[in-house]
Amino acid sequence: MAHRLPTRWDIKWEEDLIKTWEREGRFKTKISGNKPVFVIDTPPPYLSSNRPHIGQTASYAHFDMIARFLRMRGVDVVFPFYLDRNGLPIEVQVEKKYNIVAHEVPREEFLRLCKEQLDSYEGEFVASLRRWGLSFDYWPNGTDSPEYRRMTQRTFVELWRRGLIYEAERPTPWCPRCRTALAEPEIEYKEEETYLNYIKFKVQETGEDIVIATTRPELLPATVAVIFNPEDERYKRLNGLHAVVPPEGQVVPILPHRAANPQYGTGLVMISTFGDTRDLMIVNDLKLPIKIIVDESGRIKTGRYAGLSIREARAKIIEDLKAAGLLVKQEKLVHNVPICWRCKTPIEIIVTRELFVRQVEFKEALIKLTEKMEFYPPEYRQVLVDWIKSLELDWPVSRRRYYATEVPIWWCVKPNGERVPIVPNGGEYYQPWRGEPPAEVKEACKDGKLEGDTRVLDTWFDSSISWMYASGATKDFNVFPKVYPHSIMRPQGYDIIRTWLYYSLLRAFLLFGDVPFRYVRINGMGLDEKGEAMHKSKGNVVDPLAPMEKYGADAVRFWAAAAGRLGTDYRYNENVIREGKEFVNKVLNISRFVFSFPAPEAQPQLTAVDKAMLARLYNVAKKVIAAYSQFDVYEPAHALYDFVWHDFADHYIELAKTRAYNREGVFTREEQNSAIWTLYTVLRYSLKLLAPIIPFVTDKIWREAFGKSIHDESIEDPPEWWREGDEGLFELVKKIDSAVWRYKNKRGMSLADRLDAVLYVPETAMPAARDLKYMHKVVDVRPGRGREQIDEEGLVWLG
RNA sequence: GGGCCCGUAGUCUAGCGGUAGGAUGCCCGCCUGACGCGCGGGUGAUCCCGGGUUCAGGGGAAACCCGCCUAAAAAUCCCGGCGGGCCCA
Repeated sequence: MAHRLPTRWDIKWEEDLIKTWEREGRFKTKISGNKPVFVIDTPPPYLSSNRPHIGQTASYAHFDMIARFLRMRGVDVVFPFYLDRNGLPIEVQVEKKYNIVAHEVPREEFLRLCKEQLDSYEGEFVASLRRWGLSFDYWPNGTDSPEYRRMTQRTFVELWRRGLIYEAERPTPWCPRCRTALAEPEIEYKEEETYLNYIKFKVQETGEDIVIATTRPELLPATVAVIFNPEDERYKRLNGLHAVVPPEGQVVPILPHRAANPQYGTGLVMISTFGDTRDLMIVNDLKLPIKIIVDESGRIKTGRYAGLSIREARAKIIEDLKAAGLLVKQEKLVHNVPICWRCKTPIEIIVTRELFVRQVEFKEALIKLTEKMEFYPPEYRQVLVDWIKSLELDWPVSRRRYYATEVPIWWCVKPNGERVPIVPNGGEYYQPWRGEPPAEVKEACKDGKLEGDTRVLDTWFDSSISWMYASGATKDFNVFPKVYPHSIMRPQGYDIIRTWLYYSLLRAFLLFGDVPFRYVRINGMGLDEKGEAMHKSKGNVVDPLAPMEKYGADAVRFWAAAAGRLGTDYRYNENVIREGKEFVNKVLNISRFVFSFPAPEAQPQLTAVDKAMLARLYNVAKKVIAAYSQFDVYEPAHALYDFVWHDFADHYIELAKTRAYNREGVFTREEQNSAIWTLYTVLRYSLKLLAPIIPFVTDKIWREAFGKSIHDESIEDPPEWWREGDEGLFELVKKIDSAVWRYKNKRGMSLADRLDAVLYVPETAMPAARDLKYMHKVVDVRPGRGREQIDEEGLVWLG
């Protein structure tokens, strides 16, 4: 009864359909056992607010379209959705909200507050995605659940036992007041007025004086090099010479480096370990030695200024330089100082003991493995390869934070003070900072005292094994052994190739010596209408529900598909959403028309025009199925829009209409049935091909017309015999239509007006002659040329 | 500071060596037995700027293959700039 539907799509139907789908259990993962299984390694989004932004929502909509397509191709799809709830941002939010400092409140209490905050976001976050018709299986256990963390820690134990994780010292941004290492997001910058000091160094080889400018004279004793810009003519002659650094007189090389700005100070820059993160980069870059002079409390720990604070040392050293005549001048300067976001203390870089995952020694093997992964689009493989090539350090995975997976290590402190790390067997969720150590750990430390490690793991250590979690490794339907790695697909943005994708590859390599998954689908970024990234701080975040409420979920999904070309950024564009809404109505109205005819019982003998239509459909379907199969929804959205609207509706339906009605009986019963059968066939197939993109309207129509859900139908390849039709005939008909329409339009005629003339067309168009005659209401259609040419090519004439 | 990607009508976008297609907007017309959120026609782009390189068509259902006289092929390839995006430091 689909023809009884109203002429406009009603957004309320969407809510009803979601309830129906829910009731029918469509969102639950089902593994039937006899179908192929495919896992979508859904990105667990980071939960920092109660709603995703529209770009994020659009990318999940893409994954949903792929999942829906694969289901219709007879595949059991595991399409989970769970959240990434570990990490620093939520801690910062909680600290700000309650005006507390994490390490000053009881750890249990702090963790409780973080969890509470996350819980307050999660429900609405998930609901807003569901409202877009996403068919994922929602898993309430996110990355912070014991279920997930148990898995994370088990892999830690495994890698530790195999010597793939080790502990070593490493430079870290550090707050001397809070006495904690800081992660990148915890560093703020503030403008500070200070002095730029011009200081005389001596060149060892020539004895001449050179002058360098620095805001951190207290770091002179930690200076390990002087650099100049390789383009800077003034200093090229110094290349390879050495400078004697006052006041302690160490000799350091003078080297060219791009980071030196010839306009800043004298163009000569002293590099000390560790002034700031830029210094650190240059030290790594030039492979300079590391010299540590600041301790954990921010005091100088070696040399003649030992024991002084940074501030004191700075004053003292300036005084000494002045006395020695080495201070040329001081300029007042405002610059950005990195500070601790909590207490605003300037940050120092010190060395701490951290855990590392080995990776540098495996670079070659990892690059080789990337060839086992199929990238869509392919060019993104290179981004990953380039990143692997550039790695120079092992992966630091320990963090001195709280809301994250605990490092599963206990330290056995021996009577002689020696500290020996002990890891448990794995298989449980360990919290060494508070839990009772497991028996095997106690057993291993009979002669010492156990201390639980208080550190946590980098959140990428958790999320880099999402492909195991998504495959049900911790669930009762565990398909991991069945799908790994050939039937797992990773969809993600290019922004996290170097993190999520890389770490996933590394982890799979270390654990199994293989890739984590075979397919990688890279989507672009959803940008605002001006083409800029959406940021809360920028205030340009588009809410996913506002346009949805205005135009409907199918409409926004259409935009997501039609704008989201694989690997390319896409903009928010209300026009395209409106277009989506109009398309939904078009599909609805086409269906009302076609299903107003009784379904033909058997396939009739088809006319040439109808065969031509099928030939066109064949090609469109081939293209659409191939694109979907390569995880692309952009191509299908455009191809189907064009086909359904501008081939099927504008031309074929208009052409076949009279024959389908056959009110005057000018066509045979067989010819009439051929039209109706073709209308049905094209529409049904089109609806199925569209269902992954616009699942609401297609399902509504299907249920009305056939009493069942379109999402249980299967998308078969188009039958080969459809190719027999002459697609050229269809193209020719379009040209003829256009010519006649233009002719009538120019004369101010209605398209329904009779045209008292004979229409002359090319011989090859004659199989469509009778349809054309009734469509355009001409006296007759004949081959050849008439008196008046009415198109540019000379194909269509009147006479 | 380094790397990668992008820059086509008012707006969004396709094409990625051979007459620049579409959508939307705007203008005009229609009222055609599915749809005015409709139908038809028209309008609108020196393809960001500057420089460089380089013109042949033929065969095949197609992916593709073989080729290049001449006054004559670049949005498309290369270099530089400007503007935007992202990642890294």
